[in-house]
Amino acid sequence: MGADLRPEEYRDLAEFRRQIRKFLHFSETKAKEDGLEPQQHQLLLAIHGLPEGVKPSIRELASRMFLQPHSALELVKRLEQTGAVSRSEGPEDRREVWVRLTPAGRATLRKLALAHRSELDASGPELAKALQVVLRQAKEHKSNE
Amino acid sequence: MGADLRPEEYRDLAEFRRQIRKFLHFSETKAKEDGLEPQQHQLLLAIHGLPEGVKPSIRELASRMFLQPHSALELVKRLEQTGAVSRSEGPEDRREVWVRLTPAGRATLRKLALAHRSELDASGPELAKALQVVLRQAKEHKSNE
DNA sequence: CATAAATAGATCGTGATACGATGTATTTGT
DNA sequence: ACAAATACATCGTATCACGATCTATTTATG
Repeated sequence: MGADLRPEEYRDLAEFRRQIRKFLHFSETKAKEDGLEPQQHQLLLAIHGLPEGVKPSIRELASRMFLQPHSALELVKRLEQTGAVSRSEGPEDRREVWVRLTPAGRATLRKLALAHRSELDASGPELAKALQVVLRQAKEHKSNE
Repeated sequence: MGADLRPEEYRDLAEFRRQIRKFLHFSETKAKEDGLEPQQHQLLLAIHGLPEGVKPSIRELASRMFLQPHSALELVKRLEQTGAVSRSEGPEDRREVWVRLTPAGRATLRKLALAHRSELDASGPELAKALQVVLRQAKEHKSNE
């Protein structure tokens, strides 16, 4: 089974999750201020930040966001309704749908990306620190097995 | 306004978010395997990982999870129904409700904490790397302002 | 010390999200 | 040709988070 964790380890894990939540809370708030739901913002970033040569199909996007395809599809549907993305038939496989950002979608994403970059400059080190602490523990524990 | 980000910067931001999502996806899956909804797991960790001397009231927990009090309340209600936490009157202020883990709640949290520690040992470095990359960018950009 | 204001929690209704189950169109394999 | 696989779409359901509003308790003030 493995021994219980020390109280300090629970506190460090909690602090790590708190730092993640803090960052996500910032991100969600900013997205909503710009008329995007949090996951819709994530999908825009996933599309625009796709590695070269990866096709922007629903399935590919779903996989990169760790979602089921129909969940990604619903996000795309809402983003299309608000004009942030457009859909087009896959150029080689007509079953596929490729999703692209509209100029409006790019403008919103750019604004959010700038805000996130400056938030990361301000609060990222704290998150990195919390991660280092739990990583050190995880490693120590592993070597004691 | 600020200049647009380079394509590479969008890719690095996307990769960072992808690493976070990957970790959260692991966490959510594990929690559900043990009969907990993801946020219910987070609340258990927030309670058990509270710094010394901080009281486990609904408001305090909500604040630490960046939630409105009534959102935290609903999580507590569901956790109480499944027997993972218990509520008691605040010992000094009877308006308060203090939330504690039951032995069953502690057992589940412990199991999850162990799983998370080993996941962090395996995948944490990748997350840390992605964070380092965006932090470097954020810093560079700041110095160019 | 009576009572208004502030505080802590509880309740109700709503919208976004994510899923499983299932259906339709297109492509692939034999 | 046509069965199987693949990609997207639709439908119903549960969690989660919120705003608005209510009750109980504590605190501050005249």
